[in-house]
Amino acid sequence: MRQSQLFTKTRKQAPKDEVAKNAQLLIRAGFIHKEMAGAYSYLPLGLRVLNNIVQIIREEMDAIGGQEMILTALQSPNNWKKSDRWRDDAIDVWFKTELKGGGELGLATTHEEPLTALMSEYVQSYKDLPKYVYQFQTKFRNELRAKSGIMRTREFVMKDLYSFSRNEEEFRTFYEEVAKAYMKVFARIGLGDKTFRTFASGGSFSKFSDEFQTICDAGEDTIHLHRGKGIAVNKEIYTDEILADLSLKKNELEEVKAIEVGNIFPLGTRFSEVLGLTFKDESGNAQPVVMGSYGLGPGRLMGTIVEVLSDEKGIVWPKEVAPFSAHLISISSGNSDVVAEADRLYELLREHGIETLYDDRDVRAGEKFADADLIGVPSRVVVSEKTMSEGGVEVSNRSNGGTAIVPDSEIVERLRN
RNA sequence: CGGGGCGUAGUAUACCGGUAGUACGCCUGCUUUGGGAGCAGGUAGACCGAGUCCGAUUCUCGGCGCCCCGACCA
Repeated sequence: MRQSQLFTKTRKQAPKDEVAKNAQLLIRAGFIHKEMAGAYSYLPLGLRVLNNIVQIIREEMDAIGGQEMILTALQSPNNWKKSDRWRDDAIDVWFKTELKGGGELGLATTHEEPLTALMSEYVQSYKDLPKYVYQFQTKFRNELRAKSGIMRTREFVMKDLYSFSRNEEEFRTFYEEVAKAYMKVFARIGLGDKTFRTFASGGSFSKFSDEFQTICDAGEDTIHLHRGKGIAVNKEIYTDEILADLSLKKNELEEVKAIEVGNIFPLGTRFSEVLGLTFKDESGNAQPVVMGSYGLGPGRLMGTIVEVLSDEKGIVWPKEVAPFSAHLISISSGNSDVVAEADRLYELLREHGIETLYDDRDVRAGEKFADADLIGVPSRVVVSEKTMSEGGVEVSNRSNGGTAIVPDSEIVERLRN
């Protein structure tokens, strides 16, 4: 799109009420807008990134048999009372309200209860299982303290996947598939090198759950990492007993701060039993469905990417999540030939499906460069009198700073890589 | 929820018990034009309420909002 048409603008200064790097940069660059504490709107640039992340997750969830749907954010107390989680001391982050005609209502914090109840309408036989269902849906959590920019908010989109299996073994097999799929997601969005599967508390349903933690000093969590094995243990369960269980030695572990970017956990039959999700096995006996739950927050992933990959000049988006593939910059100094050439290139790139942000604004070069650095599109393409006299354009790489003059004929090919 | 801090133009910041200055932005003009230009002119501001006071943006109290530390975080 033409940058002159973009309604957002960049800012030189970060707002005073943001300390977190992710929020400072995303607001300065015009990706998000803070509505109130713990609530951020996604502006055109931010939405493009968010949608890219969502699409990557979608592809990986579909690849392991996930079926996408969308449940309601409005929750009736009914199912939650059956699981005894309507109480404020069971889930203390409920946003609750009332219907005009009377009756309580909650805004969804998670979806085990309604989904389990829903599935009971469709699952009756062992032949109906296993099933894997997921959604991208807005969660509301009345956090006592929102913090760290978009990392911990009161309203956020979550990808939540739920598995419905016939037995523990079938559940475990899928659980491991999800773990692998998650690592693929992290690799694709540029966090693969720094993200580790981490043993965490399993709560009341299982000995362990698994978190995915991205090493980052701005993280809220502390983990003990075994780089060689590529696994970690959350500080919360870092005890001699647990280490022995996992065959890990203290002196091989490294303590680091990390951001929890995903969490998967066994639910056992905790919800299927109380909500009546059972199936008839081969012998005709009713059995409770064995469940698992798997969460990823696209917004938090976006924030983590900014925390981990940005530099002094601004954001550095990995290719697969970047709002655009190329940032075309014209430096015309009033020269209409340069403008015409930049317009021509913009059309050329569009025809070849290369998503391009075209800085056609009438501002000085320095400002365009600074904005491009801040916005963080992977490839910068500069057209000026200088590049035209050299018979091409200047293409540079946001992450490593590499620059080259590329002949007209090779531009499309170059930007596709 | 415990503790701490902060609310001044669109943004970021000063000062002050006597109605506010600077920078960026924005508007006009001229010059400039490959790393956030220069000059000139202009635009725009004290969170809300009560109290003290001749007078409150400033002091006191209350409210609302925001940030940080901790706690919490299936």
